[in-house]
Amino acid sequence: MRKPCCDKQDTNKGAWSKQEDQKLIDYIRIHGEGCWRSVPQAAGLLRCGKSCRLRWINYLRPDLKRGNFAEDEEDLIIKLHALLGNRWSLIAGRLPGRTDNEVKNYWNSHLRRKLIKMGIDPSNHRLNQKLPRTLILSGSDTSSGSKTQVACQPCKPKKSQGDNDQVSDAGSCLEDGACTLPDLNLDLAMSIPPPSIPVVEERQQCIDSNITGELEISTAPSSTLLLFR
DNA sequence: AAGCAGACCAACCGCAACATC
DNA sequence: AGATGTTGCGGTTGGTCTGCT
Repeated sequence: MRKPCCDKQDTNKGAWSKQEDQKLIDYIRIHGEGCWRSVPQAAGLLRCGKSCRLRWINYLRPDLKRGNFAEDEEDLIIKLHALLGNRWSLIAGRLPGRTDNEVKNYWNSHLRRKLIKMGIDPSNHRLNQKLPRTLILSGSDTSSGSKTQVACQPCKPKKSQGDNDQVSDAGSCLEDGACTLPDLNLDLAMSIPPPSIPVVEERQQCIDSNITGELEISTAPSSTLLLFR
């Protein structure tokens, strides 16, 4: 029987105090990320490694953007969700400074409702009946630049992170007879990742590269475009 | 001002993938 | 090859905030 990730009796739970945050920040500043299991003890924290990792990734990391989502970020989330389903980490990976948790929360609290209001089923990005077949998604107003016409079955989230997942998921969208492919125009504009690509990012790119069966990732001077093939 | 409901968000939990022995 | 340990992900929960009555 596997041991639990931490001895629950000896660990704090709930909200983090400022002192705890500072300890974690100080520790990671000196030792860097990695080996989360040993972090709590080494940093003098009564937390489990998992909790430390989450706190760092979702809240303490210096490169986090925080604050409201911009309209183009909203657009991007909607587009990526239509494409990838609830793969929050993948989606967040395309939004610099945003975390999967943040994206997930934002989706659940804002975007889902927004889509519903627009007559779109957020679970599959299909238009509900009685509405025009092609609807332009462009944030809260129709004047914003990017446009998406999504009428495709979303990719059902899968637990497995297997290399073929993304391909099969995206592919399932494409292969779904109900999809109206001609309507697809996913011009997903992204910002280029920072010059020094962290390990996680690097791994993400490996994953992304597996999608290229269906998607082409091209880089323009100021943006990266994901295009359906 | 008090009570309530809904929205928001940080954090936890369980599971699966991956790594190591 | 199988068991065990670690990490990462997505779903969910629960506390806090905010607006309304």
